[in-house]
This record gives sequence, C-alpha cells and structure tokens, in this order.
Amino acid sequence: MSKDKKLVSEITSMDVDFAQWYTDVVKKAELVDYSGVKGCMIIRPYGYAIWENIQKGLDARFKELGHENVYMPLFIPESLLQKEKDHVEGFAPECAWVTVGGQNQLSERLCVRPTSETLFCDHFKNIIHSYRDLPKLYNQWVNVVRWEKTTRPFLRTSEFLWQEGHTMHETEKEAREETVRMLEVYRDFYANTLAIPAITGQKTEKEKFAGAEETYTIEPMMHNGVALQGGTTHYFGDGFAKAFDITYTDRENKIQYPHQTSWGISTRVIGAIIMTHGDDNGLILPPKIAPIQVVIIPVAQHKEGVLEKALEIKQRLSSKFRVKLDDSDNSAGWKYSEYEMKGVPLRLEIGPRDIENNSCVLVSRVNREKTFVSLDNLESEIENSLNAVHNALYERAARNLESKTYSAKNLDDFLDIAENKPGYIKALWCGDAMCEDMIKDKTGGVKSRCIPFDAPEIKEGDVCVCCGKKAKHLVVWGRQY
RNA sequence: CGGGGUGUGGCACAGUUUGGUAGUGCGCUUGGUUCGGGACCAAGAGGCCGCUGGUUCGAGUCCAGUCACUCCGACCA
Repeated sequence: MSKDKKLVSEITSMDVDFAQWYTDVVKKAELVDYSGVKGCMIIRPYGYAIWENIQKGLDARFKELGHENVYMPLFIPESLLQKEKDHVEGFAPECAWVTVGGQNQLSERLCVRPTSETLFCDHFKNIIHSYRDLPKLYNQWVNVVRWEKTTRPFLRTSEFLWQEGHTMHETEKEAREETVRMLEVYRDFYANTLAIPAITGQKTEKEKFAGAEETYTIEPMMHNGVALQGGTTHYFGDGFAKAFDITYTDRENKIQYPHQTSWGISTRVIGAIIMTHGDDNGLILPPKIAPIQVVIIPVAQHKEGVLEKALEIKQRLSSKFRVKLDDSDNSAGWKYSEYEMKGVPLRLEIGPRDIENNSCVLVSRVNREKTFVSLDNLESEIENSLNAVHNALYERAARNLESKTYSAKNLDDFLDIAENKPGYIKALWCGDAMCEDMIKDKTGGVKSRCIPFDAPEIKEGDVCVCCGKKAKHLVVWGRQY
C-alpha cells in the first residue's frame, strides 16, 4: 500500500477544496460542533483539550516572566469604552450591546467586551500611584465578543476564547521591551510547542491595533499559502494612561504617565495548527499539545492475553505520556482511520505476534511508517518518535513557508505573483498607506502582513514596488484569514 | 453587509419539476460469525420534512414570510 494513499473518504482533499477540507477536518476530528447560537461554536472535549494544553504551555511561560492572572468584568459601560478615541472607533462596528437588564431599560448601555484595555485602565487608575507600584504585569484568560458577519470554526466566530495580557511600566523603554519580549514568547511557543514556523515583525500604521502606537505580529503561513495573524503585541505609549488619567509619582517626586502594553493569542491558534499540519487524512497534532500522544490499538483483541498486555502497556506509559487505549469493538482498521483523523501523533499496535516477540509496532501519523520496537525500551522509543513527529512537522511547515515566499522587484512582478502563486511576497514599500490600498485593490485582497524583524537594510536607490518613490521598509505581503 | 448554496431520523443524501401511505446508505440496539488498514449476516429502534402563516378534500412537495447553517467578497484575532 502506498504511504500517501488517502484512506479516509469522508474528508475532502485539500487540493480539491481547501475550505471544505478544513470544515471536514474540524467536524471529523470532533473539535467543534455548530450551535443554535448565531456565530458561536461549541468546542467539544477533544478540541477543548487542545486549548487547555495551549493554555498550560503559554500560562507557564507568562508566569515565568512574572505575569499574574486576573479577571475583569464581561461588560464595559459605553462611557468607559469611549475614553480613548481611536480605540472606540476601531471597535464600535463590532460591539454587542446590552440595553435591557431584567425588565428595565438601562440608563447606560453595556458593551460585551471585545477586548479589555479600557477595563484594565479603569482599574490601573486606582492601584497605580507610585513608581513602586510598577510594573503591573497582568493577564486574563477569558471569552470576548466581536460581532462578526460570517463565521468559520476557530478562525472567525462572534465569541472566542483568548488570553489578553495588559502591562504598565515606568518607562517607555521597559514597555517597548515587554512588547517585543512577549512577541518572542509567542514565536517560541509557535516554533517549539506547536511546530509552526512563522514570520514576525511590525505592523504598518494602517494595520496596527486601534489605539496602539505600535503593533507587532506573528504571521504563520497556512498550507495553502494564506496568512493567519497568529498573535499580536501592542505598545500603547501613554495614550490610554492620559485618556484614563493614570499617573504615578516617580523617583524624583514628579507626576508621570506610565507606559502600557497589551498582547493576545486566541483559539484561532487551533485553526493555525489544523491548516499548517493537517493532511488529506485529517488532523495532525504537534505532540506537545496533543490530548492523546499515543493511542494503543490492540490487534485481534479477542485472543487470549492481548487486552491484558495492551492495558499493561497503557498503565506503564501513562506516567510519562498522554495515552489512550481503544478497546472498543470496532475493527483495528476502523480505529487506525479514526485516530488518524483525530491527528494522534503516534499509534502503538500490539497483537499476538508482537506479544510473542516481546515487541510492538509504532506508527507515525506524519508518514505512516511502521517501526517494530522491543517492549524493553519502549519509553525511549516513544520519546524519540514523538520528537521525530515534532521535527518532521516543523520541517515540513518551514519548507512550505520558504517555498511559497517570493520576492517582487516591480509592480508587474508583484501582481503576477499575487495572481498566480499563493503565498507571501517580499517587496519594498515607501511607507505610504495609499500604496497599501492600491495593492489591496489591484490584487483583490493582498495586504501588508508586517515589516519583518530580519529585513535587510534599505539601500540607496531602493524604491517602493508600488509607486516607485524612495523605499522605507521591506514588507511581507499576503492574503489572510 | 452584498452575492450564491443548503435545511427531510445521530450523519450523508433521495423524494419537490407534475401535491396523494416518509425513503436509501452509514451510524445505533440485540444475537451470531469475523478481527495486522474503515468486516459480514439476521432481526429491531428511531422522523411536528428548519420555523410561522397561506392555498387545497389533502402540503416534504405550491405561495409568502422568517430563522439557521454554509461558500465567495468587504471587515476583523
């Protein structure tokens, strides 16, 4: 049998229809179900378990750096939301409002939080008085609501789960460092936990967060060449502090405004995992966040001793790995397909022949290669196999990112690539938002992703790909979800 | 918000053109035979045909409205 053969017929092939493939995988892997509530999805146990593992990984990193978790109210009074002008303008079109409480019309309507800058600021105003109160390094894991017009599981829903970090600092320098540091936390998490390589950099003026001075972003590329904004960090300067009248007394007994940041990653990251690693047989989960790392399939389980051995192996492995033993009546072949759809990184087959040989079979989800291993050193073999899956996923994604990143020297070049080759386009830009608009118009949706951190210096004579004027930045462009 | 599509047992769909007993496959239950890549046989259970109203002796089918989902744009994490 060919290793590439598609064995699961219920999943549409990626090449046939990527959007349908995505929907099929999300449903077949039992990550979500559609709900009767417009724009909102049900995250099923298997999908939620992935989110819990993501939370654990990120939360540990945040706390290592001194952040503390808090919980802010779900509702934002309109007057509070309106204190920062750019912020409210950015979010107004997608706010959900509560106007009635019980039987009574509210005297002031309440916004269901789309993000919580204003709430944090209102609180910071009360608890920050001295340089000794700084920095404040807060984070919260919550749901937020943005009234989206159309929805897709994980990628765009009216309600979604995320974490939002909000920090206040004594100096601009400190706040700027926090902004970049947290983006690096995200990058590291994507690469080393999720096996997803990505471009990181700064958003252009046009694309930055409403109310921010600077926005940084991590932009992984999906299998089909489309970008997904994977997480953002924002430097606010003292704009919100001034709007909310947050001040502290510094070391020279002078009144100062603190400098602020915020940063967030949402359940959209699960969409990134699906579209980066998945294949025509379903999901493939990076081992570090897979709810099941090893699934044990007993073969010919009715035969004497097979189930007992399988159970023994399960118990033996459970202290080191997340293991599931499927001893249901379904056929072995059915189980193979089931756990491939669900993206379990490693399958362990154990049957009468293996037991006779004191061995078992390990099968990698990435390439379906079978390895016969002795039960004597099972733990280390599994450890190695899981690492191999992680590395293979990363390598494959990195090749995809690299092979679908192009450079454009002039506008014809750019338009040709945008039309014919899905992926990222590196091109010089003058810094004018008009050129971004024009490119978006002419290409039907290609936008600037970011000014990458690793961009080379601009040289004398470099010109904007769009208008031909003097270039200011190298920009990575692409379509996005 | 604009344009398309779809709503019929848990899932995928047929039936709607031409109104007349609610169907098929998968799944589910029970029993048996199987078992190293989605097994087979037999017997069962399960449906206000998205919702509301209208036309009709009679509506899954025709008409009007409405809601939801989905795909493609615009907006966004």
